[in-house]
Amino acid sequence: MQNDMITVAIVEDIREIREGLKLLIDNSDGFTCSEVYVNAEDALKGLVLSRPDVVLMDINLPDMNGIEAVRILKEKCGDTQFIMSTVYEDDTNIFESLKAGASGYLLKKTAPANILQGITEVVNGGSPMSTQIARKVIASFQKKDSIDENEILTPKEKEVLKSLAKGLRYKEIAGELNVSMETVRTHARNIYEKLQVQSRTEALNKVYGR
Amino acid sequence: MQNDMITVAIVEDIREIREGLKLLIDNSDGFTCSEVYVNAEDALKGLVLSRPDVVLMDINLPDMNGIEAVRILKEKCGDTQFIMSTVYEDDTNIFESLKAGASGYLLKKTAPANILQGITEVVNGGSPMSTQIARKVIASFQKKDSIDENEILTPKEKEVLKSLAKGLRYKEIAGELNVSMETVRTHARNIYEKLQVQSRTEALNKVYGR
DNA sequence: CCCTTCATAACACTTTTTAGGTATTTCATC
DNA sequence: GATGAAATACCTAAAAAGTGTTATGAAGGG
Repeated sequence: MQNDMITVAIVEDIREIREGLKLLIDNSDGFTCSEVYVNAEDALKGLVLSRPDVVLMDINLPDMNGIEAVRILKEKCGDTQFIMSTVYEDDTNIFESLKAGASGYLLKKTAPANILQGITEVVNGGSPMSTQIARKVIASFQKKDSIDENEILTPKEKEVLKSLAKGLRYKEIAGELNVSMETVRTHARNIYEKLQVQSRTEALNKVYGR
Repeated sequence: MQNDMITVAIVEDIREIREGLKLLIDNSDGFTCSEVYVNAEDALKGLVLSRPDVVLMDINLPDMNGIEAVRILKEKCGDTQFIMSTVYEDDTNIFESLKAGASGYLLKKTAPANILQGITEVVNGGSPMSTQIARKVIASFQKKDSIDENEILTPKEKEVLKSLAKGLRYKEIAGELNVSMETVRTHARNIYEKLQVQSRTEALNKVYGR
């Protein structure tokens, strides 16, 4: 278990948030903010040496995507836990972050007490996340034959798949995406072929699990 | 946090399992088995007074369903955590248990170390459960318009719905359930009517959420 | 400039699904 | 014993989905 203070690093480009977090952490028992970074580049250099317990990493950084930063850092600092910091609960980004190696995420609007709790949870091997995200994670990490849609489907195909998931008919999807129904059918067909399935439901099961 | 020992009560009618659990718990650091019950009636009487930290409750008890017992006890002993004990991973029962107030469940075949871990998790506010069940729970508690299938669909309709969810065709479902395809179609039609939808995917979205 | 991928679209054809109407049997309940 | 819910099953028909094939223009990499 952690013997003493939990050392936390912050990577955040917005000053108010950055300083607010540092203040919160430094003034809380058992926590200390060891360092702050305003961009990914500096963070990459500094964090490989400092190795804090936890890094609060903003997803939207000016120079580099926070997700990429985590992917790189997690390779080099295996013991450091990464918590993504984000404004809104963007499924895709959060999910990608977790795949990149983050252990959880916190919304920037999260109450101070809950931020500390989230950090503690991560240190204790937990993963603070909403049940929405948990669902995606569960589906992805535990499901035998769930597939990572992002790596085999083209952007348009993913759009079509989303509409298919809603239960819309080809005609309705065509209207929604402003293409002809034939195009929708072609996309659907290509999706099915890539996923090696023969129906909408099978495709959804493969991609979203169940 | 819990200051000392975690007190665990056991409600289980099968002697070998009951005694095995007691032995395990009493011989583990930080755990103590405060009491054992062989049926629900005795448990109801005893537990309201003893208030252990955790109750391991068998789902299949001779006199009363363990789920009902939890429903009643959770009212009176709000702080006590209930973990359902079950032989096989029966979605419906486990789900009902969680609705009744249980915090998690453990399979009887679970390895001793994992049983202790599960108990610890529950005490720490966690919910030991497979990702399968977690998904149902999440869907049920978080989803806007998900419908409680159990209260409007007949048993056979629920079976058919499950098969529809797998992406099977009517013909395949007919084979699986040993009825004619026409029967499957009738069931599907009735399901759709009850759920007020017009397609398989819509039905699945309503019931299982997404 | 060629090659590949992607988005778009069309045509023909088959299979599956959905919709509506009926009917029989069983089983529990009143 | 009537009533009603549930499971079973058949018929017809239309709508939707899935399969095979082909084609064109745009974008990007080599």
